[in-house]
Amino acid sequence: MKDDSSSPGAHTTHYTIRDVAEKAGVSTKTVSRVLNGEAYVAEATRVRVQSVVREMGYYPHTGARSLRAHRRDCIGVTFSAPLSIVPISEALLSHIFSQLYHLFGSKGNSVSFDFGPGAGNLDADYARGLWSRRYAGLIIMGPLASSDTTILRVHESGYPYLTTSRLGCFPECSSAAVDLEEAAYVSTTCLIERGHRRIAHLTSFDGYNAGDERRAGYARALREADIEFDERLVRGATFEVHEIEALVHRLLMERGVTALIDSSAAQDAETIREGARRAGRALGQDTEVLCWTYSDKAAVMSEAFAHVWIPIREALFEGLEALAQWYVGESQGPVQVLYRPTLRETQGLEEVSKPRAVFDLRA
Amino acid sequence: MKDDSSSPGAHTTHYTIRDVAEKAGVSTKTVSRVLNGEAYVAEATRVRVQSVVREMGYYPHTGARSLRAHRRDCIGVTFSAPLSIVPISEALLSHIFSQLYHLFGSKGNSVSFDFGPGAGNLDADYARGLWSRRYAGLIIMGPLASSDTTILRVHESGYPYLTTSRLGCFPECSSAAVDLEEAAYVSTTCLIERGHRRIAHLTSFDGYNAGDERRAGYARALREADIEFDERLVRGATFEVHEIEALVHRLLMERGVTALIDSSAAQDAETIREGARRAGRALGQDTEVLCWTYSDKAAVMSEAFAHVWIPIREALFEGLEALAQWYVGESQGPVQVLYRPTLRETQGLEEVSKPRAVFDLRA
DNA sequence: TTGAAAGCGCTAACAA
DNA sequence: TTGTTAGCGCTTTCAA
Repeated sequence: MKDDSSSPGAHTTHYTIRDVAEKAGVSTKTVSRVLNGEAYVAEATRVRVQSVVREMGYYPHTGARSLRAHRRDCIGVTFSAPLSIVPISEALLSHIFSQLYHLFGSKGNSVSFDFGPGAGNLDADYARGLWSRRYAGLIIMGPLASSDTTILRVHESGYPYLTTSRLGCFPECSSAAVDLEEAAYVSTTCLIERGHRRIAHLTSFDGYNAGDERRAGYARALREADIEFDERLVRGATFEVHEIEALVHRLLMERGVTALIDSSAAQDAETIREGARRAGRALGQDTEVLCWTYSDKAAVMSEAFAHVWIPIREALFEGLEALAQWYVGESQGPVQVLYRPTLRETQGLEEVSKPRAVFDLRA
Repeated sequence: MKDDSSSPGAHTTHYTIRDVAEKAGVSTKTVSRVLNGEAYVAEATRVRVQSVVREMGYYPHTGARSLRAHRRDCIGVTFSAPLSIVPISEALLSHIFSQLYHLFGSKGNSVSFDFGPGAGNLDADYARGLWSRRYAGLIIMGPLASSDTTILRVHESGYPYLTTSRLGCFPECSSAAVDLEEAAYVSTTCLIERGHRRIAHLTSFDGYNAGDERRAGYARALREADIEFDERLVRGATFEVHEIEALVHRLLMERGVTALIDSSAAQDAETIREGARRAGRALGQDTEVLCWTYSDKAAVMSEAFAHVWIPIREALFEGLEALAQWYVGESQGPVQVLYRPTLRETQGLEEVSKPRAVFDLRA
């Protein structure tokens, strides 16, 4: 971007270790020793060098240091799926951010976001920050594609890393996740026990592990109850409002559907209501609904007789703490945090409004 | 942190440009040409090299590249004051984050946060990410200390940068800010016109330019009205709830205070109410209040007869856009965005609750 | 306790 | 159109 000699920073503001060495009357190696807090430097020398460093406002070139010494102090955050399908709410972002600050930032590490792959540049490897030796560790947000293999390379690289979902075929993966297969199983079983046989599943993350788990748990519950699996009752949605509404509408128009599981992650009561209304259904009366929620003690929709709480935030926080320990060498990876979902009656819970997704916000 | 030979990434996962060159049967320079999209590469060569690069999952070493070519693709965000006094609400963070994503992240740049200086490591230079050649541009959040000189060095370095406040003695500074001197002037004048002579000012950011401006505008309004300036009526608060309450309490106990300006940036109605209650005052009746607010059309407290809207978010967004243009070379710096405050009657405005400060959040 | 020399991975300058 | 050489700023290795 900037690469001619008149580029920013090509001026007097940039010093090298040699400038410091000359001014302090020592060799560059001695300055290096002082900067890195190594032993075998005379106290007088150390003090003199330090004062020169401070006086000049000298800071070592990160790139040169990383090149030579393999030392890095930056933790990366990337996104393993397009941001349009990574549902990060305003509240979740704040909490993650605050946590990153407390765990890494306040210890002097910088926290760097690489949106490249998630930004739609899909042939970019989400772990490229590791391969380009930018980061000393990586947090991978979002669902992993069912066919993902990059995570294996990340795992084998030895860098501390954390994903927010498991990959079915690779359980050793360092992850902080919620058991979504069980969540789907619990959801479905619960409805079966209430006598439903035709249960529609409004799901999400098709093509990703998070979607596979949803389908698998649903299918397992049906199988155990000897109910035939009907592919048409399982529909994956993106987060487009109109799409969800249309899907709900069509699902409820299918012959014989008496119950609906919403695991779409949009947490949007209005579109489901509207879809049901258009289908001539009365939610909570002729149609029972069970929604997934990401907040404890908050209902996505009051008509739902029950909710399944997916404690993804809680899992993530525990995972981040474990990652921070791994990062500083206080423990060894991989992180293995797996939370269980919780089934709750909706009764008495306050209905929350649809969370705002951060990457949809416009200035 | 990791620097021995068994460190992460010291394994088979890391390739150099020579590995690519050998595999493609060309020189490293040719690979370099392909990677950088330079001209004068035979189409066949380009295709072959690209396929080798993709196949190996090779990404160039950021540090080496930055060292040799002065090319960087990372924009830094730092904090010029301790985070405890930088009032970033959950909502503001989301918006900034989203904006950073749209302006920088989605174009392939990474966005890196350096909390070091704001994290309490106060002898660290907040612009160190520039001096250590980590960033190609810098966003400096928070108020600048009245005595700050670092900003001059940043300015002279030629890097694109943006501050969120002006420094009185350095108006050329690239900034996106709101005229707080005028805000204080307008606030005070408004109360003077309603007949008040003893106006207390609950202010903030003592020792920072944002605090200086508040005081200056207040003093100017008094001067023009020939009202004597009483130092005891101006009190700076941090964001400690109990401190604000105590300050309000003491201010109102002062002889003859009939009006209060709250420019404390905490946007906290409750503590002001409690302070007033303890002082035996009835806000809106025997004591008139004017609050600063950072949201258009939202009242900090309903007892206030008026609010002054400080459109810092709006200014910041325009500033970030201008910075992005400067960053890609579509325009030249410095950014000069200065918004004016707006006086509004509180009547009819909905009272909002105190915003949650991001860096106070705990997991 | 200090310093000299070499080289990390890449690209600018120059040569072929 | 491609390759060779040198060197960015730092730290490792080794010698003094």
